[in-house]
Amino acid sequence: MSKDKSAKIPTPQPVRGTQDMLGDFADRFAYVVETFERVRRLYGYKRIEVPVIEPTAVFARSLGETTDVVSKEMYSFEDRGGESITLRPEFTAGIARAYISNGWQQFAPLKVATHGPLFRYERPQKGRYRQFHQLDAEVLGSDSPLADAELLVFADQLLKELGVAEGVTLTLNTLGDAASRDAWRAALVEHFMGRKADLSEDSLARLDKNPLRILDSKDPRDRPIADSAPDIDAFLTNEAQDFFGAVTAGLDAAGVAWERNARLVRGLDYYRHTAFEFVTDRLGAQGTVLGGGRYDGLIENLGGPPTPAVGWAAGIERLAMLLADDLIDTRLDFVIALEDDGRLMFAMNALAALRNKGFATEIVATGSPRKRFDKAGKIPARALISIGTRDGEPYVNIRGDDELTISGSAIISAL
RNA sequence: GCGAUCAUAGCUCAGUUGGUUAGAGCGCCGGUUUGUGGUACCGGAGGUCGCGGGUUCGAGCCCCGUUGAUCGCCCCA
Repeated sequence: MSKDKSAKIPTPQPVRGTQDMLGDFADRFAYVVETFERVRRLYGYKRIEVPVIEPTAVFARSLGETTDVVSKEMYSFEDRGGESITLRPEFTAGIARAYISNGWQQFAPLKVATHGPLFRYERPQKGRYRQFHQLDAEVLGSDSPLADAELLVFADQLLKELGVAEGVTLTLNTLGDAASRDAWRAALVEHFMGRKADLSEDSLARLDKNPLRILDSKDPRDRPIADSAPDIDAFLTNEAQDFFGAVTAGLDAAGVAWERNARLVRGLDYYRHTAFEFVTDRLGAQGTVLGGGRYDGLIENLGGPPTPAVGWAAGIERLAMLLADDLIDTRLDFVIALEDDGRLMFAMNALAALRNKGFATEIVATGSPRKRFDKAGKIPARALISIGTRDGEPYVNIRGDDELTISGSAIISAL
């Protein structure tokens, strides 16, 4: 060890937009995942694992022509063989690729769920990171509106069981089938062209690239124009109308509250019919907690057979931030304060016995013996055991939760 | 890619119109209580004030640059 400060080794900085978690937030994170794993079983969704890395084509092809996303917001690199690899920015495309690769058509309709890290090369802000984590649920190979409805009921129950449903609203829209969508899009472009002079600069650019996006613009100049734009309803084919009606009927039957948001859109062309977001105003600019929709065109885009599918994803960090403060009890059962090092072996024996009986137990046996009781008292635990010597005799004292005090005494006196 | 705000001890922050040896709380380490006791008292360690230039007799404070963070815009699969 050198004390020469000039020889100090510089500490590498974490990659921008990544995070380290310890304690409270890590516990919340795990709680979200555990709850998801429990609830997805209730709905019969199979656990699925797909790679974190995929050939870039998996995402580039699924995302189509949306240049910004592909060119600027993916983590891509060349491997040693010269192949372009991308860190997955979403689950859906990888799962769709796996569905084709493994011939999972034989299992259709296939209900799957997964969770894990995703990567997007974006500017970090509240609830938005470069490495982030999502829960994901998909139904592949079903064209039934019941699949959409079930997925939404699943999502609704998950949010309720997490205790975050308060202040979170399910907003729902339909993008219709291909024919409905094309007709609506044409009408929107015509509407916006007529008001071109009043649109914001951003929306003028959207008019070329992605006119549907003008509908959810945040710019106050765009709002009156967006609000007066035609809804898709007048352009829906009978089939599309029936489909949406069946989804909402399914939600009503299951008692799931929802709101129509005729301004909710998706940028990518493979989206059909149902589009939805669970939104909150508690997360700053990143208000979407869980979102998804039907993507009947995606698997075909990847070279697979025409396959209807629907799914959603939810940000684990965002859900973790919404959890109530006192939701998770991370207290130990016991904490032992060893106040006399002469009793160390006895204390270790007691520690092992308590742990073997299934009690979460920690020991404080370092530092000034006189301070160990105070130190132990600061560790969150339901009962405190002090072990020491009094009048030359060993003594053990347990205080705290009544039941634990009794079972703890029994275990220790049996030693 | 754009904008705003910020950067002082391990953590959370003070630091007055630029003026001697840069402070507090928490945490850490040690001591005190001859105690059945839980946030007490005393002491200690720990800081090139993000980094690099500049202005000045003198800069934590002012100016420029740079790096990073936060929040927002764009984008949002």
